[in-house]
Amino acid sequence: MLSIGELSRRTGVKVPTIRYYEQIGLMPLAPRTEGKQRRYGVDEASRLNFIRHARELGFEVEAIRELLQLSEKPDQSCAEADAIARRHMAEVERRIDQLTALRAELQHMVEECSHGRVGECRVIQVLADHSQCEHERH
Amino acid sequence: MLSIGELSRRTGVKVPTIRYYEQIGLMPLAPRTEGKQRRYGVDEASRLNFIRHARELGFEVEAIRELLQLSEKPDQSCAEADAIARRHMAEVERRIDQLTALRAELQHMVEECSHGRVGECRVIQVLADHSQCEHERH
DNA sequence: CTACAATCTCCAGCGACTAGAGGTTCAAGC
DNA sequence: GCTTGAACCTCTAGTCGCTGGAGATTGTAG
Repeated sequence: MLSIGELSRRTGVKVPTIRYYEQIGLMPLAPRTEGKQRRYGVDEASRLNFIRHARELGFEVEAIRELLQLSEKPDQSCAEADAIARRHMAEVERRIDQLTALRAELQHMVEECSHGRVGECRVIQVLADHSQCEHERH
Repeated sequence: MLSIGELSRRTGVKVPTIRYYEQIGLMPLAPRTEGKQRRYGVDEASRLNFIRHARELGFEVEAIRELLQLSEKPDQSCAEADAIARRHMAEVERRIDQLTALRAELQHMVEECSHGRVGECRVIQVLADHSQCEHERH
């Protein structure tokens, strides 16, 4: 049986985060010692690894909740898991596109700055006036 | 003089957000009518446009606070404004790189899914075991 | 048996808003 | 002048996914 600290070390998830996951029901209520300290088994370590990995991949907690539920029903069709992953991927792509447009705008702004005084600074000017931007959308 | 609603329409910033900006000191405390309603002039509209545009470009409120202060001292060197913009751009690039790695991993995951049952689903399997990922870092 | 690291619970805070409750004011139409 | 109702006011709480602190208790090594 693992203490919360050991579980934390094994999974790379911080102790308060593990407690938080228990609180929001992402991790099951761990059994306690007589002194009310949490103890964990191997299944909990796996589950926490799953959660951590999904979080690293940017899945939201609600999506992870669904994915965990699905993973407990191995006989069901995996269409839903697939849909969740694809939906998330679309969102990631959307964010990449937005950030890329944004980067272009920032680059443009910074390159035009002649390193003089604030009064002529393109950075400040462009911020003050959107119409000086390359692209309408960002 | 503009009411908060008119200012909102002109700048595209929502009414509660304008009040929030006043609260955190990003917008000055607007003068009030006898009935305690806010009234704004042209300068405030410009300032709010500046803020909105900077937010659209992803600058944090603290950075915007600094940029606004700088924009009020037109004789000063714009090195600091430049530095803020470059710092932000570096951060945006970092996020793009991270999301791109993430997308690759998701793509890999989703493409390998054979649309069968959850038990053999690659999406679930990969989430459960990080070592099945293409790249160590994401 | 003592020391002290680790754990416990509970609460507050982050960033940047957003939403709602419950009350007041402004402006237009009659 | 009066009524209506949209717009405004303040205040509080909620969002997401944690993170940190206070103050008390427990587990374990020497």
